[in-house]
Amino acid sequence: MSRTLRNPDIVSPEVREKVLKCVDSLGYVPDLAARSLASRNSSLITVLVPSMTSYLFAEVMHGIEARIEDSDFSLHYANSRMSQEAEARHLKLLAGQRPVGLIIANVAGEMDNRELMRRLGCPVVQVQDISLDVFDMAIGIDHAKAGATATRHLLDCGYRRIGVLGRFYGTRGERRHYGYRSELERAGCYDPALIEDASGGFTVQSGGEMLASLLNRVGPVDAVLCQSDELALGAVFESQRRGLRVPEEIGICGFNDLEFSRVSVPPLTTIRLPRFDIGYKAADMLLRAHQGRYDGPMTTEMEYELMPRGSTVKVADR
Amino acid sequence: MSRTLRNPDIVSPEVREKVLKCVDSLGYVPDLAARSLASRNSSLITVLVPSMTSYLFAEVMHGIEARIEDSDFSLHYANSRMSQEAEARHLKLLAGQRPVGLIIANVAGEMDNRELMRRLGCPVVQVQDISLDVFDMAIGIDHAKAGATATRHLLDCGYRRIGVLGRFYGTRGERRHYGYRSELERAGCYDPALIEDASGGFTVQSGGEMLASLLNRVGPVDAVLCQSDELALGAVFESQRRGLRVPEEIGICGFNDLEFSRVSVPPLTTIRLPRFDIGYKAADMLLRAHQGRYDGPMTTEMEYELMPRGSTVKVADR
DNA sequence: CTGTTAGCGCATTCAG
DNA sequence: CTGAATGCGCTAACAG
Repeated sequence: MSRTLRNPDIVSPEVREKVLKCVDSLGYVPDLAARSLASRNSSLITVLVPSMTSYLFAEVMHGIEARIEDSDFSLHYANSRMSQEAEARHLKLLAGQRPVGLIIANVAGEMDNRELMRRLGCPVVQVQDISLDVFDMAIGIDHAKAGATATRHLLDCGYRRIGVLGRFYGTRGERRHYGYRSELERAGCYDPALIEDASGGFTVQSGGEMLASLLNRVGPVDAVLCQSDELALGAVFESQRRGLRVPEEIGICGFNDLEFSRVSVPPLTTIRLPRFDIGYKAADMLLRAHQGRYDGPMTTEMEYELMPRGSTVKVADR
Repeated sequence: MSRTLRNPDIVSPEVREKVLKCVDSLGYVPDLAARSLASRNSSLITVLVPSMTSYLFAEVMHGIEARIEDSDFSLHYANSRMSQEAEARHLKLLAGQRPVGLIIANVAGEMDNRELMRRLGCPVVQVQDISLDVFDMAIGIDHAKAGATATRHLLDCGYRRIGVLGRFYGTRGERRHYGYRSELERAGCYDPALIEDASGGFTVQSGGEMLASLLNRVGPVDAVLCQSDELALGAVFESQRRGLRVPEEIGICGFNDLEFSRVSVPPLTTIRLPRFDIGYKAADMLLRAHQGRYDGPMTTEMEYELMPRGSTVKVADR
């Protein structure tokens, strides 16, 4: 009887032993489809992210796993590959699986996949984008504020002619850019010509190419704000190639505080996000909601932290 | 009737239209559990990897996705987190899901999870480790040969006192190290003191720390072989901190040819693996096997490529 | 505590 | 081509 397997304590020891022996010798494996059909629930928690390559999400995933691992839900990842269509496809597929919950880093764009998420009939936690129209639960940082903080740091250092490397559609980049822009305008330093839009993804290589393109286009700049640490590292390499001293001749500020940023030469000034915590808390919110302790739609804003390091320096020390 | 959904062509247009309209207005979603139970199959392909953080697997995943995406299987990832126990847990869970197939980058160690893989009753492709005891299908490179190639390159450059940074248990590292060692012994340069075992994972940071520890322990070396490009980049940074010129005073060779390796300063000499192709072909083998074109256990050896770049140089040019 | 039973929502039959 | 019946393997609810 299946009671033995699901709740071994409520059957007599003899029966339990006998059943377990049979199970073992016959190599029985419970059919999850049947179980899920009969019990009208699954143990599936899905995490849908736009990229598996990103160190960024990787740490969020670690956080999620840390929270989930001793519950007996099973965690599955799916990749929306930066495409809202793929995201929608996955959401539709998910709908048929009676998931326990969904943690999603939405792809930004024209489509509105909220209806699809709603139809899942399970708690949904959106991570990273607290500024998005949240329809259930969300957790992340305020990217506009973070962008402003990074910008103010460069201004405080005395850099004035400040370039920007990144991508500006899509919510996170957009919001961050909003922060950059308002801060630069306040200081009277905003110049749209100094914006270099990413063509090749947020890679080290494209960081170098973008800085090269910017400098070739507008001449020297005091500093560059980069939308990711990969871009910033690429900018450092490009500066080295051009014989520009970082941070004296060009200040470089990244975003995310990736693993290498602390130990590069020079180490990168950047904004640290509590990525692990975001994942952990997202999973926690999900589990709580699943246990019925759901308090309705809510947004949790996490703190970020400016990490001033060797790739920027105050003008007094230059 | 469900015929309409699964095989729209064999029903009359009128019925089809009516059903589709209802489906749309009621927001009907087929129950995958019931479908899978009734039809005794699923559309699930699982990819089980030891790490989601790694750029290495990320590109393998891209290859897999490229092959799978226009079939209508659904792709799920699971993370064994470098743990054979977690791997076993996932395999057990999988067994109950009637998967179409499994692509797995095994965790090396004491346990033997082959029996669990066999019980899945679906084709299994092991990636990366062709030297493992393969029980079904496998695809990857010969890591021992690749390790030997990297070593020979350093010897050809004229480096003699060659350190090694990496981790040496676990199949890939072990096999690679076998290659290093045999090649160094052949040249009469093998010295176990020059081996620095990774404590902190294959990160940029630990690469720097390991080189520092090695140099502090044994004094100057001519070159270091690194088990990954992250370690190699860390070694480059550490060399810069110590004022050691790369490649003149110390040669550095990585492994994997990650994105940044081409554009770092100096660019990294490394071994390129056909990661995308490995993923693509693995998925292809799986689909073929699933379609019945299964030719029994087989191992596919892929080619790797030495990428000589700025972090190593021939002695004549030094 | 234990044996038995009735569906879960579909695909797959079999008649019509 | 279409409607109706059967059962996939399990859980939940029910009696014993």
